[in-house]
Amino acid sequence: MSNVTMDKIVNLCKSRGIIFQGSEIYGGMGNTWDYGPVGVEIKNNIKRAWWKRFVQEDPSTYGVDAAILMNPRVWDASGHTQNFADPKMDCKSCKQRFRADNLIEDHSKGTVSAEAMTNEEMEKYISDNKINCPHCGNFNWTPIRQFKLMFETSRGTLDGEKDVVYLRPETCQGEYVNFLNIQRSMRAKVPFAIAQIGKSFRNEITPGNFIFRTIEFEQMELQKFCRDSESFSIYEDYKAKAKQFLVDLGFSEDHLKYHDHDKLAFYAKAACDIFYLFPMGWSELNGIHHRSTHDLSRHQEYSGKAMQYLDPVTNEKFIPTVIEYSIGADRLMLAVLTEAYNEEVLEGGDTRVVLKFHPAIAPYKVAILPLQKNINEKAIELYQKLSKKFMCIYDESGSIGKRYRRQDEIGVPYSVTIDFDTLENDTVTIRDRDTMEQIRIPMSEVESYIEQRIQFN
RNA sequence: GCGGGUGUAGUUCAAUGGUAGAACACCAGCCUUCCAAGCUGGUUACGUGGGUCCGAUUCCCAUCACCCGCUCCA
Repeated sequence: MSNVTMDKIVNLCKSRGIIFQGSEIYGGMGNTWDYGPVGVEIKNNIKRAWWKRFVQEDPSTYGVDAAILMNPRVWDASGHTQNFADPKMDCKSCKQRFRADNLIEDHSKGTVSAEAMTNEEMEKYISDNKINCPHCGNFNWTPIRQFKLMFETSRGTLDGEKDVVYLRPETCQGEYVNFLNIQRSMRAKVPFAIAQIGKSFRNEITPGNFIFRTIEFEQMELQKFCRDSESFSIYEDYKAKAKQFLVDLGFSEDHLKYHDHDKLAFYAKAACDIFYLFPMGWSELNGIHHRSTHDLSRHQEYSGKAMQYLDPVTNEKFIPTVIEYSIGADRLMLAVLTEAYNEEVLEGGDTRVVLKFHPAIAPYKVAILPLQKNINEKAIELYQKLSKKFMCIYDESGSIGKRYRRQDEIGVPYSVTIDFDTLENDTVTIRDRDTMEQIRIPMSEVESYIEQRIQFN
């Protein structure tokens, strides 16, 4: 991550087909981004690596892909319908905006919880206690206004008929509502996890920081259902696994740190984030949360279905405790780009920009470059063969040095050059992106050479 | 959403109340036996919408987007 800034990453993404601004020809749409041909490969590889590690290699984890639109009662049970809106008050003197619950909790130094208060109660408390604006010191508040954080749409097909449905603000409810289905159909034994990768939507007023925080985003997460007695060791286990996953992707441990929450939701027993040193500073990359039996209990209450597990040994029925591990796919994409970004000054004084991805993450695994256009026949042949196995790129325009640099900028780990010797003896040069070293091997061995080196384990 | 700032080719910068230039990048051709060479030619921009004006990229207003704070979270 040498000399990396957010501007450099945004510009590289734009110029190299990784990520574009959403709806750009219409002047854009705030906090939406489109992944381009190179970016979608990187992101898919990130998701594939995560899925391999946490689903494919773990026999007790089951994958799902739940619907984005859910029965609105789900959001009653989760508390989003009621609570997923910020109570905002503006100071009419200095125009600053605050959350009413934060004002109360800060003023009382944490001795009063505003969580259970209605808006009227919060307004009364603020008025009774004469809580002044922390910014300008005046007492000149607007009434509380709710800022809705869930996107609403309607299901009705007839004019005037309107059933409100929501775009899910989190993916985990898709796992909770399928707890019984998975347990039964997969004969799952506690402890087991349900994992999902999918989009969520939050109607937030946000600063951008590129793809760090967007109104539409993708989460990769799993919910582990377990006995309360084993819940804390499982919690610690996922803290370790979550970090190890990042280290195995190539992250420096110096750029990662644990961050325990000091303020927990009322139902939570523990919560920890992993922070990454993004270009804008340390920020949350993923979270591990001990959610007690809260989620399944609420669904049991609202659905009337017993969200219980029958222990086959003790014959006891209980509502499992949930440990949640969640990581934002887009955030991880930004972290991966940041971590991979390198500028290197070469002997002649030139700089090359190189993305040093783990080869499993690289958008293309190999570039096939005929030294000159007029000897491209075997290069095209090789491209056709290798592209059946993995993403390849073919480039014959410009000098060979220029083409190497193009591959460096999008993190292609290997470049194969077809030259005049290839015509004689079917050997090619393979050039390594990270070391810039070149070796000569038979053309027939290229496929296995690459395949051995692009695995994520 | 609030406060502050910024909007001219893909990028970095010019000029101008009379209709936009450069460098690099990109594309094509020539040349080229391994790290951004060279030659020739070429494509591409005043964020959007109003207003003032004979005429607006330039002045004014609105809007959109981006950046820095506030705020919030994955």
